[in-house]
Amino acid sequence: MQALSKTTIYAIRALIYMLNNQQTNQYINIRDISNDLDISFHFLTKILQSLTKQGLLSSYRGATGGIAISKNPQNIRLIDLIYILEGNDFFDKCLLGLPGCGTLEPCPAHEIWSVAKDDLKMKFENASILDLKNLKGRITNESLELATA
Amino acid sequence: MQALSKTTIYAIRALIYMLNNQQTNQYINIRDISNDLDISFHFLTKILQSLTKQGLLSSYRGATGGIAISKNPQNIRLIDLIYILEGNDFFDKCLLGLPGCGTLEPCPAHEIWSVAKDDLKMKFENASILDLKNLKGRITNESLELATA
DNA sequence: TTATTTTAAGACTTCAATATCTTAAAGATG
DNA sequence: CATCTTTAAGATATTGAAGTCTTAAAATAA
Repeated sequence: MQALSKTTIYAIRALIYMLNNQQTNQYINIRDISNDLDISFHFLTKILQSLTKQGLLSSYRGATGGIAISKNPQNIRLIDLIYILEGNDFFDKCLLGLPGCGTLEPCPAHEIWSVAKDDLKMKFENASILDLKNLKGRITNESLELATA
Repeated sequence: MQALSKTTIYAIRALIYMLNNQQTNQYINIRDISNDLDISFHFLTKILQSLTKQGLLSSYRGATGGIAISKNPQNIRLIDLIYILEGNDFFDKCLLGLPGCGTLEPCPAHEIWSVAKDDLKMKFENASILDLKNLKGRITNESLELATA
């Protein structure tokens, strides 16, 4: 199940990368991020641009330029990134894709799906990128396993 | 959040439709299903074909032909349709799309996501299309609301 | 100033899911 | 038989996400 778009996935990985590598008041090179995380440079740039426009990052051009996290990473939650990059209706969608599905005109799966969405929403509300950074997991593609999942 | 592909969504809606309309030992016309559910006829036909190959449906050609549910609808669960149409690795995917993400080499979100997936998996294991039929929800696009969600 | 580096932004390309179109095969009907 | 209807199956087209390429703008440094 691919819950998140690559756009959102790349944003999450990049932000954790930045937390791992950011010195005080230091701008981080986007090219470095894209190289280390194996993400298309131009695609990543555009994703980060939208985070800059939203005030989560600050950017600086030129030879010593780059981007930096400008918002308290404890207040950058997964759900914030999802709302910015996937849209505010992310958790409003019907499992069967039916328009107007809700309490008034529910689809057969409405109740099941609503509960599942609420559970997931809560998890995403309670997970900041600082939390994820402190969990110290892998954010690169490198894996010991031969088979991919 | 679009958890399921249109392929799986159409299959679920078509099966519930069939339960709602099926007489004893009667073949149902695919054209009728596609008309009533506003689904592309040829696309739906192919989806139903794969369910026929898997033994969930039986089909019959010719003037009085159609398709019929051949398996006990109580034993056709959402998870069965998902495995058939989305693949057996549906619940194995990493939230961040990383290959080989697992207990050995987890991504930062692995634990959160694993629990969420297990919860959802259980819901889909416990929901048969007969259950969904009995919940009597809406399976068509018709909605009273003007704004769509 | 001139050249270089980096982010910003737009145009274009690729790819897989989805949708459509056409033909074949099986069965019914007259 | 010939004709019609329906599912089966393949080819082609469309669409949006994802990825690539090119140019502009801002800042640094020679």
